[in-house]
Amino acid sequence: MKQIIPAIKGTRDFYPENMAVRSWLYEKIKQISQRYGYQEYDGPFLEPIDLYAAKSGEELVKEQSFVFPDRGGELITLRPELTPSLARMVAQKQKQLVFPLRWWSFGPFWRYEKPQKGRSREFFQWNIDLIGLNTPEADAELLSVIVSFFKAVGLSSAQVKVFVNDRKLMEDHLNLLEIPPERRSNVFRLIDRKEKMEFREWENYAKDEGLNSSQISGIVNLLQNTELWKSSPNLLRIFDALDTAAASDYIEFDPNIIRGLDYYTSTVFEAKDIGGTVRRSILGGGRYDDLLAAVGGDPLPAVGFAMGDVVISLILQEYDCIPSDIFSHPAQVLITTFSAETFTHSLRLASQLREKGVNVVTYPDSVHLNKQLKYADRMQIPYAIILGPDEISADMLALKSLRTGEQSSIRLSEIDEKLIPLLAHKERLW
RNA sequence: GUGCCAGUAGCUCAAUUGGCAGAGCAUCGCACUGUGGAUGCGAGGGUUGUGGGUUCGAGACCCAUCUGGCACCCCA
Repeated sequence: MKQIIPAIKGTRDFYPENMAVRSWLYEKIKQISQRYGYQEYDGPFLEPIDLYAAKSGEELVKEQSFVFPDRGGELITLRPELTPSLARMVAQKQKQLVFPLRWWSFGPFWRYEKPQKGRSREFFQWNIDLIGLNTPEADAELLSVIVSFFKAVGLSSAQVKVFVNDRKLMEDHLNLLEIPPERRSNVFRLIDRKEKMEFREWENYAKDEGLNSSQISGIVNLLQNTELWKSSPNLLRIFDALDTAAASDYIEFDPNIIRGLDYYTSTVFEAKDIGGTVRRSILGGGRYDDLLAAVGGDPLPAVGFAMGDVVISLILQEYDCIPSDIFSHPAQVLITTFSAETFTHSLRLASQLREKGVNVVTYPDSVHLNKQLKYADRMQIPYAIILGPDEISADMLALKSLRTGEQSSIRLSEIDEKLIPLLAHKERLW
């Protein structure tokens, strides 16, 4: 224990119990993505830095990416996001692909950020995108995917909600307040930060941005108007589709949702933990109709979102949504070793059972039975087989259930009928 | 990248103004060498994150550094 070389800051070691959670999350994501007919894909983990220069924010590339020169001197980036790779993959085969395209992915990403709760430097992210449609119903499909996912992992609409807005709607109203288009980007940032600041502080910030007091009170009214969506044909159709899909419990209009990224063109949304203590947003996304053209492809409308594994895992833990049986040991049975002389019998039985598809672990050392049973117990292996001289001379084996403590004798000739059925179904110890 | 808080046994934590580094759980051993969880008894386990400084004396105070957490920034 003296000199352990520490893990890289902001990375996580996935011990079996952590890996079980990650795999479980992946299975849920896969199940829901496929239920809506999305196909799995992935891009390279290493990309040239130029790929991100085209569209990602300055900060993301310059401050938050892991960049290093390769042996030839070219700057390589550990991918900080997937969308540029997706855009390239689509642009490269644009003529061959069949649209609308429904693709999903779950893989690792890296961002050089200051690690804290809910934020690490190496994380996994679910990306899911619908490319080639620009209808409100397409947006509603992605929102519906989110709701299905929340339901699948056991999160209720009292625990998490998806807040939806439309940037075009906001732009229209900012125009009515006579805020010129070139100010919009800054005003969006202003809106994005309103909830985080004291009102007076925010008001001063707004004045610094050059807004007059009637414009400021106009924005405040705008952000309090929960009926605003009724004047947006886009949002009306989205909410209508969500009603039909029985997903609207989880969805709420919120004029404060604007999203930091510049490339969103219309619908934007963000899911949050509303009942608990995790303040960070669970996922974010929206419509980005101009992005694919900006990366060099032909213009294609698109909508999608990304969800990181760190925040959702915290929330699932907080609401006790992670089933305890995902931690179970892969083996159904431990075949004990009585002595060095009998080990061949144990080993022979083990291979025999493995041939028949049973997950078996042996104890290749003749320590006290005591210790071997304790091992099975600690490892949560539900059964132990005892093969001592008595059993061997009688052509029997003793099967002990670690869960009930019951023990029974089974003839070696009756393994198929009596033993295999017992071990076939995955029984949990706890 | 900025500010603040914390770090003591495998885990959770204690140690009065600076004065002998401790407890519970866990581990290991024994009671119990062909039967796990329970009980009892016993044992091992530490350069107090790391490096320096102040002091007769530092877990505690000072400086640096690493790691984690909180608030910014940004975002999954």
